[in-house]
Amino acid sequence: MRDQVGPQCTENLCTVAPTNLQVSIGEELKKDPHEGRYFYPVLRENVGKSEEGSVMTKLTLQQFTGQLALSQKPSLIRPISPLAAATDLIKSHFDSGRLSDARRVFDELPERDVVAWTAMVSGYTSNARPEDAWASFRAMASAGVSPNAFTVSSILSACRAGEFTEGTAAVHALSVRLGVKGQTHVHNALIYAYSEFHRGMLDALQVFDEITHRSAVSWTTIVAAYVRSGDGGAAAQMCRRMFQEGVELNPFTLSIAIRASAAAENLALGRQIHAAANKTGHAINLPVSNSIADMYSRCASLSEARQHFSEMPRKDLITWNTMIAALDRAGSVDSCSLLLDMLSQSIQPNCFTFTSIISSCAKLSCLIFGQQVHGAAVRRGFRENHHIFNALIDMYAKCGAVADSRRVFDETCRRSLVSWTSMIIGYGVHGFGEEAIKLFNEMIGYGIQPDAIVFMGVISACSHAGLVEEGLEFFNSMESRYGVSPDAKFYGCVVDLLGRSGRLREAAELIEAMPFEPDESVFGALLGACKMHKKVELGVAAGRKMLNLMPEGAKTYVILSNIYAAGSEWDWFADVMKMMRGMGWKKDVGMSWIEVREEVCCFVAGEQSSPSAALASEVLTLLGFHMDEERDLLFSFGSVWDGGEKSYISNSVVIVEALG
DNA sequence: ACCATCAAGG
Repeated sequence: MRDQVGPQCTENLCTVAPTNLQVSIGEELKKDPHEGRYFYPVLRENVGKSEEGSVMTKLTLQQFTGQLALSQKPSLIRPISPLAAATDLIKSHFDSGRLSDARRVFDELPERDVVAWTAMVSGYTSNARPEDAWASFRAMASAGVSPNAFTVSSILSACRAGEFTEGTAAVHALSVRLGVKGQTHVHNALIYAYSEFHRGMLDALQVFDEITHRSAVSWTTIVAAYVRSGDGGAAAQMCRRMFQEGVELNPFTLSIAIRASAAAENLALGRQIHAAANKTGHAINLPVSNSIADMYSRCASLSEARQHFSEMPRKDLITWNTMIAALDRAGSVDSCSLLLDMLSQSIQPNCFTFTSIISSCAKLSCLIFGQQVHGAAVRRGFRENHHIFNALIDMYAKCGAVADSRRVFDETCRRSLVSWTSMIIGYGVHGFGEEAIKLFNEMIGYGIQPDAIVFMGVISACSHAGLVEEGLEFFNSMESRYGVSPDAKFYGCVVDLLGRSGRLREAAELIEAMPFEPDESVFGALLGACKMHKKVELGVAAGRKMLNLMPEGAKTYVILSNIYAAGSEWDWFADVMKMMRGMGWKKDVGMSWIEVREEVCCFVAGEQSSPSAALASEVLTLLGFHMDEERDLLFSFGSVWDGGEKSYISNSVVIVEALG
C-alpha cells in the first residue's frame, strides 16, 4: 500500500493543476542559499520533514517519484490532498514572484480552506503588496473562513509594510478574540507591526510586557524596534535586560545587540558583545561580522572598524558597503579607493554603494569624480533610486554647482521631503535665500508636511542671506501653522539669524525666553555673532556658559580668545591661550584637498615633501601675487575685501585649472 | 502557510 504513496501523490498533484505542475517540476531547481544544495521548491515541503532535510540532486519527476517509493522511511511519507498540493503550488508561484499565476491557481480552486487563504495573504505580503494582502484577508472574512494564528501573523506583516495603523489595532483585537494572541508568532508580529508606527513603541512595549514566555525572537524584535525608532539608549538598555535574562547567544541576538550598541554609540558595550561573538564562534557569521564593522565606525572608532574589516575572511557586498559608508562618515577619501578595491575584486556596486560614494564626493567637493559617479549610476539603471537622487542633489550643491543640483531635483519624479530639504539647504548655503523660500512655499503647495529639519534649512537660508524678518516669520509660524515644535538646535539657528545681522540684544532676549535650557548650539551661535560684531562683554558671558556646558570644547577657547583679541583685551587673551596650552590641546592639522584629473590630492599645511605639493605651492605663490594685485585694484574701487573664507574655495578652483 | 539579524539621504 505504501509503495503506492509516491505515484498517488503525483496523480493528486496532476489532477489539480496539471499544466502548472509540469512547469513547476521541469524548471531549474531552487538553490538553498545557506547550504548551496538543491531542493525542489514544490515537492520539498511534502517530503522534507520525512527525510532529514531531503537533500536531492537534480531529479526529473519520474526519478523523484521513484525515489519516494524506494525511501528508507516510507512510513513518514503522507499522501497530500489536492487542496494542499495546490496551496504548495500557489506558494511556489509567490516565491518566484509569479503573482498572477498564484492568483489563477487560487481562483480555480473549487474550495478554499484557511491554509489556502493564508498562502494568499502571506504571498502578497512577501511580494511587497500589502494592499492585496489586506484585500485577500477581507475576502477571506467575507467567505466566512476564520483566520488562525498563521493568518494573523501574516496580515500583521502586511499592516506593518503598508503602514496600516488602524488595521494593526483591529487585527490585535481580533487576535484576542480568536485566542491566538498568546502564540509566539502572533505577539512577535504585533510588536514588529506596532513598532513601525509613529509613537508605536508604547504599544509594542505593552505587547512585549504581556508575554509570559519570551523567546529569543521576542527579544530581538523589541530591541530591533528600539533601534529603528532611533532610541539607542533604550535599545542598549533592553539589550542588557535580554542578556540578563539569559537569552541564547545566536547570530540574531548578537547582531541586534551590536546594532543597539552602535545606535547608543556605546563602544564599551559593543566591544563586549564583539568578544562574546568571538567566544561563541558567531563572529564568522556575515550579518554579525558586518554589524561589528558598522558598530565600530558609528562609535567613532574607525581604526577598529578598519582592523575588523581587514581581518574578515569572507566579505560580501554588504561588508564592502558598510566599510565604504564608514569611511564616508569619517570624511575620509579612502571611501573612493575602497570602491576601487571592491571593483578590482569584481564586486558590483549597488545603490547603497553609490549613495555612500556620492556622499563622499559631496563631503570632499569632488565635483568631477561626482559627475562620473552620477553617470555610472544612471548607466547602471539607478535612475529611480530615491537615496541616490537625494545624495546627488546634496552633492552638486556642496560642490558649488547649485544649478546642476536644481537640474537633478527637477528631473526626480518622486520628490520626498528629503529631496526638497536638500535643495533648500543647497540654496541656503550659497546665499540664495529667496530661492530657498520660494522652494519651501512650493513644497507646502504640494501638500508636503514639513518637519524640523526643513524648517531649519529654510531659516538658516534666511540667516545666510540676511533675510531676518522672513526667517523670524518661519520660526514664529512653524509651531502654530505646521505643528512642528522647535528644539534647542532651532534656537541656535534663530540666535544665529538675529546675531549675524547684529541684533544681539534680541538674540540674548530670545535665549532668556527659551522654554528649555539652552544648549551649546545656542551659546555657540551667540558667541559667533559676538565675534563677528565685536561685542566683547556679551561674548565673554556666552563663552563662559559654553565652557560650562562643554569644558572640553577647544573650539570655544579659540573663539573666546578671538573675542578678547577683537576687544583688545590682551591680558585675557593671553590667559586663554595659556589655559589652552596648559591643557595640552593642539589645533587639528589643517588639510586641503583638490581634485586633479582623476585623483584627489591632499595637502597638509606647510607640506613640501611631494612634488605635486611643491608645484601647487609654487602656483599658489604666483596666484598670491595676482590676487594681491586684484585686491589692491578692488580697494582702489572702494570694494570691501575681508580676506575671509571665500579665498580658500577660489584657490582650489584656480589651482585645478592651473594644473589641469 | 506565520515572527527576528547586516549597508544608504536632508
